[in-house]
Amino acid sequence: MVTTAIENSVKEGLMNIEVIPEIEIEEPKERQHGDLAINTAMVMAKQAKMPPKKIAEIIVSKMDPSNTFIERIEIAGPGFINFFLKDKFLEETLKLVYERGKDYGRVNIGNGKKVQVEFVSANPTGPMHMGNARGGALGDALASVLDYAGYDVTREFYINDAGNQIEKFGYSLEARYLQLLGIPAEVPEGGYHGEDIIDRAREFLEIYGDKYKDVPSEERRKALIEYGLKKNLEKIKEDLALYGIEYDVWFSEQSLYDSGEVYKVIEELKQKGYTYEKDGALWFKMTLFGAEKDDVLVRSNGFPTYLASDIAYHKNKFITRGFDWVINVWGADHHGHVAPMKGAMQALGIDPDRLDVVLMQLVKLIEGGQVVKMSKRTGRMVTLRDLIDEVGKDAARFFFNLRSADSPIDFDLDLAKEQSNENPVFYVQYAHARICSIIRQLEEEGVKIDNIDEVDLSLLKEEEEKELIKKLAYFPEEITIAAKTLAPHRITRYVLDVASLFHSFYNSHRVKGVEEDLMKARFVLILAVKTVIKNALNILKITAPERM
RNA sequence: GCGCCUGUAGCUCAGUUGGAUAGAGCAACGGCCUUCUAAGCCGUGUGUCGGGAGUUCGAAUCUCUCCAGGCGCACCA
Repeated sequence: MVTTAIENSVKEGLMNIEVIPEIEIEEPKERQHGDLAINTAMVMAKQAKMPPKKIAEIIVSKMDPSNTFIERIEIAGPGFINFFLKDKFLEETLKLVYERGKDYGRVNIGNGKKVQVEFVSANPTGPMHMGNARGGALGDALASVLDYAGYDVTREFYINDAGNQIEKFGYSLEARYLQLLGIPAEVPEGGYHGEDIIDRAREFLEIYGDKYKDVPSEERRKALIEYGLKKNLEKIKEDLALYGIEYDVWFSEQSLYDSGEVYKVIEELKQKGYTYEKDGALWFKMTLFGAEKDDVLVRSNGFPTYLASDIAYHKNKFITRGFDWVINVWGADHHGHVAPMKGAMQALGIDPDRLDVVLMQLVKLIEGGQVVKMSKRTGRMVTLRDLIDEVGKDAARFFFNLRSADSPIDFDLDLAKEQSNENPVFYVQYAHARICSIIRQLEEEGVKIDNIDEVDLSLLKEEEEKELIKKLAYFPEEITIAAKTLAPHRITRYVLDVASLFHSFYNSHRVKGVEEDLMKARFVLILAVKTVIKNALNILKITAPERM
């Protein structure tokens, strides 16, 4: 409508504009500034060589809001055009929420595009730590948001079951196994010193006894690795399931070696002339793609590096499996790996913009006021399982998704335990439970909504009611922004706002015990609030309890 | 040294591709339950948006610079 008004103004010679800017609609912070506002007049001021206020006046004079939800239009401040919506808009919002139910909030900016979200991908050499907990909460919520935004989402866990750290894992297990058999052995430098390694070795001993005592080290390690990986993966799957995460695909790095894809992609890069040999190793000319320096693809001992297998992995994602868009959730300590991967995609003829990496800042663990260095190698850590057991899945997921990925987190587990009932997640869940309680009582009294068109929603005139409905109307927009900016924490903030507005409403107005028509209208309102809270919590995989 | 991220109220953090008087939770104080769950609501206030400069109608947001913190810069992943 605005665009048309501008076009007409230009046609009539009232303005001189070459390019009509994109109309950005925003929600003003102050209610006196209307329900929606645009800054188009100010954006165009320079181009039109006219004061923004004048432009705004021309635009407004050319708009006809008679067949819309717009009640009136005002020009304010330096040239904002503010729109005030009719109450009819609020009624339509409630009907829409009522009709769409669990699908309310779904938008289609994704158009069914195939997107893969890879997250956590914890090393299967030990239990998952707090960083994995954060990555899990973030990645899973991001995947849900994209699903709500109309993408065809695949959740994937990449199993690093090949390479150097697996070797170290093998040596570490071997040392513990031999120790248990009374044979002197040491966990090697840079090996894994955690308790879990001893547990695995002991379990192995219980199953196989001293069968692997006198066999060659290589055979012994192979058996230990096979057992250890299998067992660790089982535990990882179990813990993630408790955390509410179900993957579509568990992808093995080793499978890329077994299928020959790693060697094929190295060969491809060689053919394209993007490699050279130096010091007995094969190097990738990353500097051609904007990197600071080149990196090694194949070590002088003949083994490919993780870079090589990762390139093969991403080629598999894009080419073999045909994902349109790939999103990796990585810890900030891997940020140096982003540019090489994008460069490699370019080298393979894949548009690097189809690869996004969400870098999340690290979780620093605090204990007794001191920073605890988390490391699988030193074995000193707090696991995801500890977090779930002591703080709870819902509180943990809400906590992590309250912050943007860019925000570093200091996590004090003792404090988290103490404060877990102050976690805002309960504030939201409480709102949901309160609504469910009212609904139960209304249903017991035989009140029900047969046909929403027979409910007079225009009776919802109180400020608290209008504010609440406007917030509900904003949900699809919130999903859109969260998807576009890859920022699922927006949903957490949003549902907190909804809960807050509901609690305000609850304390100033009653549903039960008012005149019947109004009661029914408010019944529809709280049903809508319940739907939105539930849908939002569902995105975060947080339970929406009916009683608390 | 180079690169990425961060610096916003006493504390923990939001701030939607530059927008109107910078917001919430926690903590502090005062008030609200004979009626739908007080895990709630209402009220009271504090900011050199790390410092400085620039870009423009307009900057917490963009650019430059300096300061502080985190992370990375392997033939580990």
